[in-house]
Amino acid sequence: MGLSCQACLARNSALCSAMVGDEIEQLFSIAHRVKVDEGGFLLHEEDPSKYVYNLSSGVCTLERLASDGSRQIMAFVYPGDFIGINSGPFYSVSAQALAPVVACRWHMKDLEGLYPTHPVLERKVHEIASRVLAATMDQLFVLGRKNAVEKIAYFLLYIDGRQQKFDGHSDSFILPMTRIDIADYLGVAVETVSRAFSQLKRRGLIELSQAWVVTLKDREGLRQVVEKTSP
Amino acid sequence: MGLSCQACLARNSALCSAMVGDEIEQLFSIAHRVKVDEGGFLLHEEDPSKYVYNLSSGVCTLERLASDGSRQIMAFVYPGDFIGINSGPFYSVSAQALAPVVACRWHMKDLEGLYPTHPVLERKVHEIASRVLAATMDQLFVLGRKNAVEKIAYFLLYIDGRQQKFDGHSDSFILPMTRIDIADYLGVAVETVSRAFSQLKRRGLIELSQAWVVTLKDREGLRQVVEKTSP
DNA sequence: CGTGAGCTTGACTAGGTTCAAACGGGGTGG
DNA sequence: CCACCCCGTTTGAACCTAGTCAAGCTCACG
Repeated sequence: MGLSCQACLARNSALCSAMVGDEIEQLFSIAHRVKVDEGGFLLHEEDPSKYVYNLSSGVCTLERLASDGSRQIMAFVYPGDFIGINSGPFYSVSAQALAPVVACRWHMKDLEGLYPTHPVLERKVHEIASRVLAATMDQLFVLGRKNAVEKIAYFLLYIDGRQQKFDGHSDSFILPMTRIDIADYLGVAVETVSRAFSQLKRRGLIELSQAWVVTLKDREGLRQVVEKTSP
Repeated sequence: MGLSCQACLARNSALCSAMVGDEIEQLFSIAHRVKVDEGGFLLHEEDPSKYVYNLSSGVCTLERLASDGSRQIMAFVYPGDFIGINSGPFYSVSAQALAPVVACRWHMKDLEGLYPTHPVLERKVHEIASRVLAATMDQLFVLGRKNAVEKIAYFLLYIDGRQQKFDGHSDSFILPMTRIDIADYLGVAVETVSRAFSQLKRRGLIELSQAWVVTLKDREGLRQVVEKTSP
């Protein structure tokens, strides 16, 4: 609550970057800071979609649960990501924290109240929505047309891209999600995820010092796996 | 070209319905009418995303092609649907006509030029984008978590929903797409599509007077198949 | 140092793909 | 007008990838 926006991890995220200089305080003045423990929900699919959130720290999933218990993860949400934008009266996805989360919450109405004086803001919000759509289509393509190993290779490059924004350009990163989460993201079984990791390790494309610490030994090789252009 | 908006099949589509009375002529004045033959492309994934389109008649696919020739169809586009909205400088999908298509085309810049005087329009455009995202997430869920028969049942209800808007509430409809298109939409093989159709026919849930003429005998049953709640 | 959750590996199975052949309906040319 | 052909669809059979079930492993934590 007391923290200023200047120090926020998400200060340069798509939404907040729309506001320059002192403008940011206007955005801050209508924001609420929320915290969610690991495993908790930032939002629930059947909740009325009144609020939108900008993640400051932590990681969460965007997921949908079916009546039969099966789960599909739509995206992994990192600091700076914006969630909750939605047509229709309800979120149709839940956001569950993989690690303790801090986020800024706005009443959608309040945010819209700033649109007339800050048209950039509206533009930004919808630019974000389009980018989410593009990412979702990428995933759709992968789920529909790639096999297990290709899916995992895609996943690793996807996560690599997400973390770069904050960790610099190291080849190693920590996976904040379990194998089950990865399986539910790619539409495969946990064991399949595990076997695919092992295969990429055997092929020398990655290294796992521990199960959740990944080193990309050969990004180009991974790209070729995804594109099915490897020997 | 000479046709007025009043007679257009898409007159009540999300975008055009934003303009009431004579306003519609303003929208029309900056529109171009384009026609595309069956098999032709309304837009191509590597084209710069300068234009947006509102489909007046015909049907097309929204698809992405991979280097290895595999194809993923992201959506089937019906009259009244709006396509071409995109973050980034290029469309990242192509739109191919399944039947001769007529559409209204706007230069994105021209459309944005109307925003200041018609804020509803901007709101509408982004409402449309959100709905597309929701539909894409539905499909993602289906691709990731459903088996072949469930996918086909979902597909039939999806198409049923699309056509209702224009054909009233009959239980029969004509599929404008081939089995290959359906396969590429659901991420399965053509033969699998065929077998799933046959199974649903055997179970009495649908009827096929010809390969592309479907009658839904039991919508509720189909819904139960999708939800995995059938006996 | 023991325990347990999460991960890996193995053996078997099932669902979907692939390859191949037959079918059917619409359109063309004799 | 009919025969033929072609394309899209259906069906069959063999194969293979990923799922399932089960056991063993690893590592963080108490």
